[in-house]
Amino acid sequence: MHDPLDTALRLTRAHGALVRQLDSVLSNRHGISYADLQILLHLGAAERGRMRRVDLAAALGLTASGVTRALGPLERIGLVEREKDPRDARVAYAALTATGRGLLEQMTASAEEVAEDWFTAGCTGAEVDSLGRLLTGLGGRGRPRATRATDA
Amino acid sequence: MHDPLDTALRLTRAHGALVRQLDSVLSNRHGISYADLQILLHLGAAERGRMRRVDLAAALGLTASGVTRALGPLERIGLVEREKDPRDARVAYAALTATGRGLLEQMTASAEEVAEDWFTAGCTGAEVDSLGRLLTGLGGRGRPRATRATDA
DNA sequence: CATCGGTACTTGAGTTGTCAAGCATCTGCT
DNA sequence: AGCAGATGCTTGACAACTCAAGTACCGATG
Repeated sequence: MHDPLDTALRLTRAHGALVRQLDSVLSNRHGISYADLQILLHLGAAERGRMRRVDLAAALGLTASGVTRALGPLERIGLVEREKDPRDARVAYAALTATGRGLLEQMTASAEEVAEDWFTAGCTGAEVDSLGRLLTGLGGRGRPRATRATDA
Repeated sequence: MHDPLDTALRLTRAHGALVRQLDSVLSNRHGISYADLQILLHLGAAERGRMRRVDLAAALGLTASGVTRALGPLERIGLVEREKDPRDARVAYAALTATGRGLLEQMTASAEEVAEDWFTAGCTGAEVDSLGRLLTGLGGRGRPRATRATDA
């Protein structure tokens, strides 16, 4: 009935709609995109609120290059700051500032709310859970080629 | 257990991985992206292999602008061609050429295969089906703002 | 201790999409 | 007929990301 390509197309369509909804609300309410929120969430969950930029890239499914570019504006507006590693001069951390952590909390609340509304407009709560469960196994492979982190 | 925002993040991650996998195989084998395949699929399914550009935009979840830009290369390499509407001089159709239809068939086979492999690496067949079913209700709302089709 | 390969990051150029504005055309109202 | 507003499409400016190449640094090996 459902062939896999068809499922892939639905996944693309659903994802696009979700991102637009999230972006629109987050931009209006907090001036920041869903992509930015994902960065802040990862940093917020990390030990000491900071990560190496490479690890952040892997966690986000971006290239190192993409992280450099995405972090620029966040540093400029003071949500994230650069930190050096005293042991290894190659690495630069991205660290959440106090301001960043504050905004993160507000944004998380908004985003929870939007996601809740968006999913429950098309699914029951139990269905959202099983969707989450089904998607869990599917994120691992298929990172961008360049500068993959420790996985050889 | 699974809050909706978390499900949203998983959805994003899974989608990103899927698109990269599909893009990589399709580009290597046929020189054409997943985004392009989506266009060809919609045209192939449409009556007479053609659609108004606005309708194509709505079907793809893009803006009219995005469609103009995406169609450019496909016209240049002869997979799609412009057709005028004799009744209404505003509208231009995008129509699949014979070459385009041929390539579409080959690409569909590749894409089916990739999607099959990708999903079944993390799900059973039955789970893929239920994933497809869950996603069905979720694609409707949240189109781009500009030039929405007939929905007022 | 020189150097060679791997790792972390940045930067230039290209791609794909958005939004805002503009043009041509159609439609309904008077 | 004539005009106002909607509709279809394209274009310029910009945003986010990729790849390829470049810089800087680390660590092991001769």
